[in-house]
Amino acid sequence: MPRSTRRRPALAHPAVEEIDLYDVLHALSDPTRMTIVRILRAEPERACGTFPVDVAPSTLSHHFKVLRESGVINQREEGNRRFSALRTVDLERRFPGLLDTVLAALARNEHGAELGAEPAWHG
Amino acid sequence: MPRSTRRRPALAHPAVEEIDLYDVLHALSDPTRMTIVRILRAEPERACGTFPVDVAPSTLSHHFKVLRESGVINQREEGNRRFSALRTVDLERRFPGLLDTVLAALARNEHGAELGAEPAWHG
DNA sequence: ACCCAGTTTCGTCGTTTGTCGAACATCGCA
DNA sequence: TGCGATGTTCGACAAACGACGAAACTGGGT
Repeated sequence: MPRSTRRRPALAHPAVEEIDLYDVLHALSDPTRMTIVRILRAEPERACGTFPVDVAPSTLSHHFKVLRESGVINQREEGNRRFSALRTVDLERRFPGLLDTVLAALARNEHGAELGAEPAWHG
Repeated sequence: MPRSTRRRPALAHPAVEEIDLYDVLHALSDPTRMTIVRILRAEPERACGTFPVDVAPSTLSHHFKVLRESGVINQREEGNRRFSALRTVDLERRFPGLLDTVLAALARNEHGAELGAEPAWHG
Protein backbone atom coordinates (compact mmCIF):
# COMPACT_ATOMS: atom_id res chain seq x y z
CA MET A 1 0.00 0.00 0.00
CA PRO A 2 1.05 3.61 -0.37
CA ARG A 3 2.72 3.44 2.95
CA SER A 4 6.01 5.13 2.44
CA THR A 5 5.31 5.59 -1.23
CA ARG A 6 2.95 8.49 -0.81
CA ARG A 7 4.76 11.65 0.05
CA ARG A 8 3.30 13.92 2.60
CA PRO A 9 2.04 17.08 0.90
CA ALA A 10 4.75 19.71 0.85
CA LEU A 11 4.28 22.46 3.37
CA ALA A 12 2.83 25.55 1.74
CA HIS A 13 4.98 28.63 2.10
CA PRO A 14 4.31 31.89 0.27
CA ALA A 15 7.13 33.23 -1.86
CA VAL A 16 8.86 36.36 -0.62
CA GLU A 17 7.05 38.64 -3.05
CA GLU A 18 3.74 37.09 -2.11
CA ILE A 19 3.92 37.79 1.60
CA ASP A 20 0.93 39.98 2.39
CA LEU A 21 1.14 42.69 5.00
CA TYR A 22 -2.37 42.16 6.28
CA ASP A 23 -1.74 38.47 6.74
CA VAL A 24 1.45 39.22 8.64
CA LEU A 25 -0.19 41.80 10.87
CA HIS A 26 -3.06 39.46 11.57
CA ALA A 27 -0.66 36.65 12.37
CA LEU A 28 1.16 38.89 14.81
CA SER A 29 -1.98 40.18 16.48
CA ASP A 30 -2.40 37.04 18.57
CA PRO A 31 -0.51 36.64 21.86
CA THR A 32 0.15 32.94 21.42
CA ARG A 33 1.59 33.42 17.97
CA MET A 34 3.57 36.42 19.09
CA THR A 35 5.07 34.31 21.86
CA ILE A 36 6.16 31.78 19.28
CA VAL A 37 7.73 34.51 17.18
CA ARG A 38 9.52 36.03 20.14
CA ILE A 39 11.01 32.71 21.15
CA LEU A 40 11.92 31.95 17.57
CA ARG A 41 13.92 35.10 17.19
CA ALA A 42 16.34 33.97 19.88
CA GLU A 43 17.02 30.54 18.39
CA PRO A 44 17.55 29.62 14.76
CA GLU A 45 15.17 26.70 14.89
CA ARG A 46 12.90 24.84 17.25
CA ALA A 47 10.62 21.80 17.27
CA CYS A 48 6.91 22.50 17.49
CA GLY A 49 6.18 20.71 20.71
CA THR A 50 8.89 22.46 22.67
CA PHE A 51 7.25 25.84 22.91
CA PRO A 52 6.15 26.89 26.39
CA VAL A 53 2.67 27.93 25.35
CA ASP A 54 -0.32 26.68 27.26
CA VAL A 55 -2.68 25.48 24.56
CA ALA A 56 -3.75 22.11 23.23
CA PRO A 57 -1.50 20.51 20.59
CA SER A 58 -4.15 20.90 17.91
CA THR A 59 -4.49 24.59 18.72
CA LEU A 60 -0.76 25.00 18.52
CA SER A 61 -0.73 23.29 15.17
CA HIS A 62 -3.33 25.76 13.97
CA HIS A 63 -1.22 28.72 15.04
CA PHE A 64 1.82 27.32 13.28
CA LYS A 65 -0.23 27.00 10.14
CA VAL A 66 -1.30 30.63 10.35
CA LEU A 67 2.28 31.74 10.87
CA ARG A 68 3.55 29.60 8.04
CA GLU A 69 0.91 30.57 5.50
CA SER A 70 1.35 34.23 6.29
CA GLY A 71 5.07 33.91 5.58
CA VAL A 72 6.31 34.63 9.08
CA ILE A 73 7.88 31.25 9.74
CA ASN A 74 9.36 28.41 7.76
CA GLN A 75 8.66 24.81 8.65
CA ARG A 76 10.93 21.90 7.88
CA GLU A 77 10.22 18.24 8.49
CA GLU A 78 12.81 16.01 10.03
CA GLY A 79 11.72 12.54 10.85
CA ASN A 80 8.92 12.71 13.28
CA ARG A 81 9.30 16.33 14.25
CA ARG A 82 8.61 19.58 12.51
CA PHE A 83 11.05 22.41 12.99
CA SER A 84 10.06 26.02 12.74
CA ALA A 85 12.25 29.01 12.01
CA LEU A 86 11.60 32.70 11.54
CA ARG A 87 11.85 33.90 7.96
CA THR A 88 13.88 36.88 9.07
CA VAL A 89 15.71 37.37 5.80
CA ASP A 90 12.58 37.13 3.70
CA LEU A 91 10.61 39.39 5.98
CA GLU A 92 13.40 41.92 6.01
CA ARG A 93 13.51 41.86 2.25
CA ARG A 94 9.77 42.26 1.89
CA PHE A 95 9.03 44.65 4.77
CA PRO A 96 12.29 46.17 6.00
CA GLY A 97 12.42 46.75 9.72
CA LEU A 98 8.95 45.44 10.39
CA LEU A 99 9.83 42.40 12.43
CA ASP A 100 12.41 44.17 14.58
CA THR A 101 10.11 47.10 15.21
CA VAL A 102 7.20 44.89 16.19
CA LEU A 103 9.34 42.80 18.49
CA ALA A 104 10.74 45.92 20.11
CA ALA A 105 7.19 47.12 20.54
CA LEU A 106 6.30 43.80 22.12
CA ALA A 107 8.94 44.28 24.78
CA ARG A 108 7.49 47.68 25.58
CA ASN A 109 3.99 46.26 25.54
CA GLU A 110 4.76 43.89 28.37
CA HIS A 111 6.64 45.84 31.01
CA GLY A 112 6.05 49.23 29.46
CA ALA A 113 2.62 49.92 30.87
CA GLU A 114 3.67 50.57 34.45
CA LEU A 115 7.17 51.90 34.02
CA GLY A 116 8.83 54.61 32.08
CA ALA A 117 5.95 56.98 31.51
CA GLU A 118 6.80 60.63 31.94
CA PRO A 119 4.36 62.68 34.03
CA ALA A 120 1.39 62.95 31.74
CA TRP A 121 0.65 63.92 28.25
CA HIS A 122 -2.13 64.57 25.83
CA GLY A 123 -1.89 64.21 22.09
CA MET B 1 -36.34 67.81 28.06
CA PRO B 2 -32.64 67.03 28.29
CA ARG B 3 -32.09 68.44 24.87
CA SER B 4 -28.87 70.31 25.16
CA THR B 5 -28.65 69.50 28.84
CA ARG B 6 -27.48 65.95 28.42
CA ARG B 7 -23.93 65.77 27.21
CA ARG B 8 -22.95 63.22 24.68
CA PRO B 9 -20.75 60.60 26.31
CA ALA B 10 -17.11 61.56 25.94
CA LEU B 11 -15.23 59.59 23.34
CA ALA B 12 -13.19 56.86 24.91
CA HIS B 13 -9.48 57.06 24.17
CA PRO B 14 -6.87 54.87 25.85
CA ALA B 15 -4.06 56.69 27.62
CA VAL B 16 -0.64 56.44 26.04
CA GLU B 17 0.59 53.84 28.50
CA GLU B 18 -2.53 51.80 27.96
CA ILE B 19 -2.22 51.39 24.23
CA ASP B 20 -1.99 47.66 23.61
CA LEU B 21 0.18 46.29 20.84
CA TYR B 22 -2.22 43.52 19.95
CA ASP B 23 -5.08 45.96 19.63
CA VAL B 24 -2.98 48.17 17.39
CA LEU B 25 -1.86 45.30 15.18
CA HIS B 26 -5.40 44.06 14.90
CA ALA B 27 -6.62 47.53 14.04
CA LEU B 28 -4.02 47.77 11.29
CA SER B 29 -4.72 44.32 9.87
CA ASP B 30 -7.83 45.50 8.04
CA PRO B 31 -7.53 47.13 4.60
CA THR B 32 -10.31 49.65 5.18
CA ARG B 33 -8.80 50.82 8.44
CA MET B 34 -5.33 50.87 6.95
CA THR B 35 -6.63 53.11 4.18
CA ILE B 36 -7.95 55.49 6.79
CA VAL B 37 -4.59 55.52 8.55
CA ARG B 38 -2.68 56.08 5.34
CA ILE B 39 -4.84 59.04 4.39
CA LEU B 40 -4.65 60.39 7.90
CA ARG B 41 -0.91 60.46 7.88
CA ALA B 42 -0.89 63.00 5.06
CA GLU B 43 -3.30 65.44 6.70
CA PRO B 44 -3.44 66.57 10.30
CA GLU B 45 -7.16 66.04 10.60
CA ARG B 46 -10.15 64.97 8.58
CA ALA B 47 -13.91 64.60 8.97
CA CYS B 48 -15.25 61.07 9.08
CA GLY B 49 -17.48 61.22 6.06
CA THR B 50 -14.79 62.53 3.74
CA PHE B 51 -12.80 59.34 3.45
CA PRO B 52 -12.87 57.68 0.04
CA VAL B 53 -13.69 54.24 1.36
CA ASP B 54 -16.51 52.27 -0.15
CA VAL B 55 -18.46 51.04 2.85
CA ALA B 56 -21.74 51.95 4.51
CA PRO B 57 -21.68 54.81 7.03
CA SER B 58 -22.38 52.44 9.89
CA THR B 59 -19.50 50.23 8.86
CA LEU B 60 -17.22 53.22 8.67
CA SER B 61 -18.31 54.27 12.12
CA HIS B 62 -17.42 50.84 13.40
CA HIS B 63 -13.93 51.06 11.91
CA PHE B 64 -13.36 54.44 13.46
CA LYS B 65 -14.37 53.04 16.79
CA VAL B 66 -11.86 50.22 16.47
CA LEU B 67 -9.12 52.65 15.52
CA ARG B 68 -9.99 55.01 18.35
CA GLU B 69 -10.28 52.38 21.07
CA SER B 70 -7.01 50.82 20.02
CA GLY B 71 -5.31 54.18 20.37
CA VAL B 72 -4.40 54.66 16.74
CA ILE B 73 -6.52 57.74 16.13
CA ASN B 74 -7.95 60.59 18.13
CA GLN B 75 -11.46 61.85 17.54
CA ARG B 76 -12.66 65.32 18.28
CA GLU B 77 -16.19 66.61 17.98
CA GLU B 78 -16.90 69.90 16.35
CA GLY B 79 -20.52 70.77 15.85
CA ASN B 80 -22.05 68.14 13.71
CA ARG B 81 -18.87 66.55 12.46
CA ARG B 82 -16.31 64.34 14.04
CA PHE B 83 -12.71 64.90 13.13
CA SER B 84 -10.13 62.16 13.25
CA ALA B 85 -6.39 62.50 13.58
CA LEU B 86 -3.55 60.04 13.88
CA ARG B 87 -2.03 59.82 17.37
CA THR B 88 1.42 59.93 15.87
CA VAL B 89 3.13 61.40 18.92
CA ASP B 90 1.51 58.98 21.33
CA LEU B 91 2.19 55.99 19.13
CA GLU B 92 5.78 57.04 18.65
CA ARG B 93 6.15 57.37 22.40
CA ARG B 94 4.59 54.00 23.10
CA PHE B 95 5.94 51.97 20.19
CA PRO B 96 8.80 53.87 18.55
CA GLY B 97 8.99 53.48 14.81
CA LEU B 98 6.01 51.18 14.56
CA LEU B 99 3.67 53.42 12.61
CA ASP B 100 6.29 54.55 10.12
CA THR B 101 7.53 51.02 9.57
CA VAL B 102 4.05 49.65 9.00
CA LEU B 103 3.15 52.45 6.61
CA ALA B 104 6.37 51.91 4.70
CA ALA B 105 5.50 48.23 4.57
CA LEU B 106 2.07 49.13 3.27
CA ALA B 107 3.58 50.97 0.32
CA ARG B 108 5.65 47.89 -0.51
CA ASN B 109 2.63 45.68 -0.05
CA GLU B 110 0.76 47.43 -2.81
CA HIS B 111 3.16 47.86 -5.71
CA GLY B 112 5.89 45.70 -4.29
CA ALA B 113 4.62 42.32 -5.39
CA GLU B 114 5.47 42.67 -9.05
CA LEU B 115 8.49 44.95 -8.96
CA GLY B 116 11.85 44.93 -7.34
CA ALA B 117 12.41 41.26 -6.63
CA GLU B 118 15.87 39.99 -7.30
CA PRO B 119 16.14 36.66 -9.19
CA ALA B 120 14.91 34.20 -6.63
CA TRP B 121 15.62 33.19 -3.15
CA HIS B 122 14.68 30.67 -0.54
CA GLY B 123 14.90 31.25 3.13
C1' DA C 1 4.74 -6.54 14.18
C1' DC C 2 3.76 -3.56 17.69
C1' DC C 3 3.32 0.58 20.16
C1' DC C 4 4.79 5.20 21.50
C1' DA C 5 5.80 10.03 20.84
C1' DG C 6 5.07 13.95 17.94
C1' DT C 7 1.74 16.51 14.86
C1' DT C 8 -1.85 17.18 11.87
C1' DT C 9 -6.70 16.85 10.36
C1' DC C 10 -11.47 16.85 11.34
C1' DG C 11 -15.61 18.22 13.51
C1' DT C 12 -17.56 21.13 16.89
C1' DC C 13 -18.47 24.98 19.90
C1' DG C 14 -18.80 29.71 21.34
C1' DT C 15 -17.00 34.33 20.29
C1' DT C 16 -15.55 37.90 17.40
C1' DT C 17 -15.48 40.24 13.01
C1' DG C 18 -17.05 42.93 9.05
C1' DT C 19 -20.98 44.19 6.74
C1' DC C 20 -25.47 46.08 6.13
C1' DG C 21 -30.12 48.58 6.87
C1' DA C 22 -33.11 50.96 9.87
C1' DA C 23 -33.73 53.90 13.53
C1' DC C 24 -32.01 57.45 16.50
C1' DA C 25 -29.41 61.59 17.93
C1' DT C 26 -27.21 66.08 17.25
C1' DC C 27 -26.24 70.35 15.15
C1' DG C 28 -26.93 74.24 11.88
C1' DC C 29 -29.95 76.68 9.15
C1' DA C 30 -34.22 78.41 7.10
C1' DT D 1 -40.22 74.69 14.66
C1' DG D 2 -38.98 71.80 11.17
C1' DC D 3 -35.57 69.94 7.79
C1' DG D 4 -31.29 68.15 6.12
C1' DA D 5 -26.56 66.77 6.83
C1' DT D 6 -23.53 64.10 9.63
C1' DG D 7 -22.66 60.11 12.52
C1' DT D 8 -23.85 56.73 15.87
C1' DT D 9 -26.31 52.80 17.86
C1' DC D 10 -28.90 48.70 17.38
C1' DG D 11 -29.98 44.32 15.77
C1' DA D 12 -29.10 40.82 12.18
C1' DC D 13 -26.28 37.92 9.51
C1' DA D 14 -22.57 35.11 7.40
C1' DA D 15 -17.86 34.31 7.75
C1' DA D 16 -13.72 33.76 10.27
C1' DC D 17 -11.36 32.86 14.57
C1' DG D 18 -9.44 30.45 18.59
C1' DA D 19 -10.07 26.66 21.36
C1' DC D 20 -10.79 21.78 22.24
C1' DG D 21 -11.05 16.50 21.89
C1' DA D 22 -11.01 12.53 19.08
C1' DA D 23 -9.12 10.27 15.35
C1' DA D 24 -5.48 9.50 12.10
C1' DC D 25 -1.03 9.62 10.34
C1' DT D 26 4.34 9.31 10.60
C1' DG D 27 8.64 7.64 11.92
C1' DG D 28 11.58 5.56 15.43
C1' DG D 29 12.29 2.25 18.80
C1' DT D 30 11.44 -2.45 21.14
